[in-house]
Amino acid sequence: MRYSATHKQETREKLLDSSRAIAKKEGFDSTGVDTFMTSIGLTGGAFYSHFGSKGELFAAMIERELDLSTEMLAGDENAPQDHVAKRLRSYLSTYHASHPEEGCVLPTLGPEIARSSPQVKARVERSLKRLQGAWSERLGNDDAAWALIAQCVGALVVARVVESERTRQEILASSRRFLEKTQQDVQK
Amino acid sequence: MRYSATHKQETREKLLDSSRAIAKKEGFDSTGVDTFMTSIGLTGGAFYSHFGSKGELFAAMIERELDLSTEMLAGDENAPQDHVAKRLRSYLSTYHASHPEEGCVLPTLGPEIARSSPQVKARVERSLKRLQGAWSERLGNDDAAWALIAQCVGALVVARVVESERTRQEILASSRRFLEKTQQDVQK
DNA sequence: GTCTATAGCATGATAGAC
DNA sequence: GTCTATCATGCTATAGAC
Repeated sequence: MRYSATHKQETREKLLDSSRAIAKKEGFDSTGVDTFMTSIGLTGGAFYSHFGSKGELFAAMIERELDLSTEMLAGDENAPQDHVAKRLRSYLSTYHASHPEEGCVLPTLGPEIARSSPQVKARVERSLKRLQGAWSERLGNDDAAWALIAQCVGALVVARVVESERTRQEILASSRRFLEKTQQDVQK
Repeated sequence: MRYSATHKQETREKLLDSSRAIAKKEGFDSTGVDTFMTSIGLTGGAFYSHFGSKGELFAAMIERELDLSTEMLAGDENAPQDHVAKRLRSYLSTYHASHPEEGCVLPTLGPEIARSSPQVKARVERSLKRLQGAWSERLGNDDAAWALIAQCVGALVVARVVESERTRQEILASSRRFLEKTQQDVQK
């Protein structure tokens, strides 16, 4: 063959990484296959050597997304000194709100996931339950774990729909302070 | 003219109402103008007698949405016995999660609003600040008001991305219990 | 105001050359 | 594996008949 043995896999990796970023910034449905391919220096026709359809890319993209971001939020179980609070602060940062392409999938593609296939949603559910389980253990409170996840996702959605940078920061700061305060009651 | 004096206004109203519901369920960008028009029994060409562009419909749709849902959440100031808690419970209901077309715009169109024009986002910000102000007064806590809004929006986004009905209800119930518990500390 | 017809462009996906 | 060319369809928006 005219290409190295690992070439296809490398292209697929690049495509996945680039597509994730673009979709989180511009939306997945509203972005054409050609845009995804052009972003890694290829033309649209080559897409179908890697995925059978645009929908397959979405599924693979979400899977990669969950592997990276949800596992990151769950925390390393071998690092007990690692606190949920620290992760919350970085999630609720101005940087995260201003850079959707690098951030969590849920505040950007949540509604598109909600409209997607049962398989994709089941995969998302599995990751969310693992995260909830990890936080629940650390917090000693099942409800709080789900509530913190919701709080994080919601704060980013709300922060991004407002126009002024000032209000955006106010929303994030309020959410951070609220969680710090309530966590003292909830956390052991 | 061949149509009654109020005909155009009535058609515009129907178009707005139908479009709001469809967009919240299927997404706005991914829905064609023709679909919006067909839903009220007209053809696509007639759309431009009512709006100059698809973007104008989006702006008008969001405005209507805010007038209805955000003002509803803010509560009637002449009804002091009306508690924030009651509104939270109905927002965090299974019914709301299962019927995006009738529910709040933010969990469904939040990301699309985030990508829209500064004018639209400024309009959304104005309504959110009014809601935050109203809840803040009742709760006697500025941070809690923003946090509750985020909690509500996030809980719906998260509830809708999971596949099983059971997990969906667990998320909503956790969020409701968490808020009930923390509200006792926050509310006077 | 609404219709049909159409321009003009973008899309998802396929076929065949290299 | 990637390219160009293309099909078939979808889209936003406009033009002109009624």
